[in-house]
Amino acid sequence: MNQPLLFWFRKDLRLTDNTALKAAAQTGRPIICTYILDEDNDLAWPLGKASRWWLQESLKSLGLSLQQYELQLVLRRGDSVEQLSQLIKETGASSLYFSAQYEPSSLTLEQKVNLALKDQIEVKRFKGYLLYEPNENTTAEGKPYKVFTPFYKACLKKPPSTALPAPEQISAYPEYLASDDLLDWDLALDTPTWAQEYPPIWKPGEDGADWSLQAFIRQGVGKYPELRNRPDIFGTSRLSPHLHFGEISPRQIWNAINQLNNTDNEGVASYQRELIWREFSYNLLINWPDFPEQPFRSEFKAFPWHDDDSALHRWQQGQTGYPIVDAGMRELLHTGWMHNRVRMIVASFLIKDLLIPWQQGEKWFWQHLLDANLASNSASWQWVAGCGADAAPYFRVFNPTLQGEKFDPNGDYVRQWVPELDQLSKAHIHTPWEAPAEELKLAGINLNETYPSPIVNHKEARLRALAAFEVIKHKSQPAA
DNA sequence: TGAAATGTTGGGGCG
DNA sequence: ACGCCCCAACATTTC
Repeated sequence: MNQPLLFWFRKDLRLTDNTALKAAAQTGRPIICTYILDEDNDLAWPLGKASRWWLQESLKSLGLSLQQYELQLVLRRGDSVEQLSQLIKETGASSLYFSAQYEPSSLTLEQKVNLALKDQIEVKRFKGYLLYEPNENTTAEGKPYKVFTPFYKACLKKPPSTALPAPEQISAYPEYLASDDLLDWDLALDTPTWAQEYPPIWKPGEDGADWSLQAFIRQGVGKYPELRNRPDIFGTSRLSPHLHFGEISPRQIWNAINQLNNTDNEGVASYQRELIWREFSYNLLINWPDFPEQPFRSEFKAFPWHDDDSALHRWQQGQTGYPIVDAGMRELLHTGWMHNRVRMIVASFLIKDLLIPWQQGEKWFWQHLLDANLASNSASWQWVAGCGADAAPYFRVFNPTLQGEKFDPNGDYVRQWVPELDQLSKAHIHTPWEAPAEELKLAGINLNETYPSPIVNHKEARLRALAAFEVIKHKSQPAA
């Protein structure tokens, strides 16, 4: 029983705490590592442009890490079942090991793979992408949770187990196998302006993930509850893209911060709560597979949206005339990331001030976020829109001026991303349209020329949003 | 993990 | 000394 074992990398692009890989290594059998680019598997949500760049870099990094074990990362492209079958044929592998994924299309694919191969070889699926398996936490009636807090409490009763070290050794399959050239996949082709700006900011791969985690810990997790709302300060972990691609596991993060000093306790609990939000989002996606497309609260299907391509375009490009909104949208364009507080502000603006369907924002984020994740992205957009599970009430309308003054008090974040406002004083950095003509002149700002005046009047827009909500308010109850 | 409208309280100016 | 008004400052409610 020393037949080769095929290891199928997916969103588990790491060696440490990779349960599936550890199990594969422990068999002592020769391992073939593969990654398959299967672009037709999810036609509804193909990899976004930013994600494609990250994937390319992460695969580069993984390939290098595997070289330490003298393992080849075999890159293949096409239908997953076909490519796996082909590799089995080429190598005589008698087992297939992989980490489970939880997007609806991934679950379907796993079933297809299992069905196609299980009579021929051993097919083993391992946990690791989530802290808890779907449906591991249910209400007393055995139904999926629709409210975060009880879900969170149920999770806390079962703390995650400790993380696994990377395998000490892995036996490599001795022969060189045909492999695509990573650059031929053209994963970074659609990233004209962005890709050049990413590298100094981001380091995709397992080492980069660990570096981000250590930086977050060094900076003091105790400060997280306060600083996480400040886009002008480096106060969040920036682990999201790493976590999305499985360069680090949620269990590694959970345990690494769990061992910190008492002074960090509050921050640790606060960050772990965010990890549980990720679990909650997957809980929603798995149990309601149309969550990315359809409002969870069905009465929102009748919401009187205003489709407005011109306004959508101005929002996308960061030209709304509200500095905090524009700063966020431009940070996204330049870095593939946006601070979470600002994500809420720009989302509220699109949905409530412009009355544009949340799905439009969701799609833009999907293309431009390096951490684009189907579960988190859709759950977050529905949360802001007020149509999700346990969502913010619709009438919670963010005032972009007040949010800016509260969370970017000196305007540093705005100045970084909206440089044309750089010379404006702290008093008017979030309200350029109210600045005295003299100050605007000195700052070199010509409203509507160098920077737009507000696309809507927030006060009026807020009332319009509340009126629109009245239309559906009494329609029906949340989805079953 | 809101904001605005509305309500209440209490200090100070002033007749 | 007292009542009255004004209006911050804070609290509650409403959307």
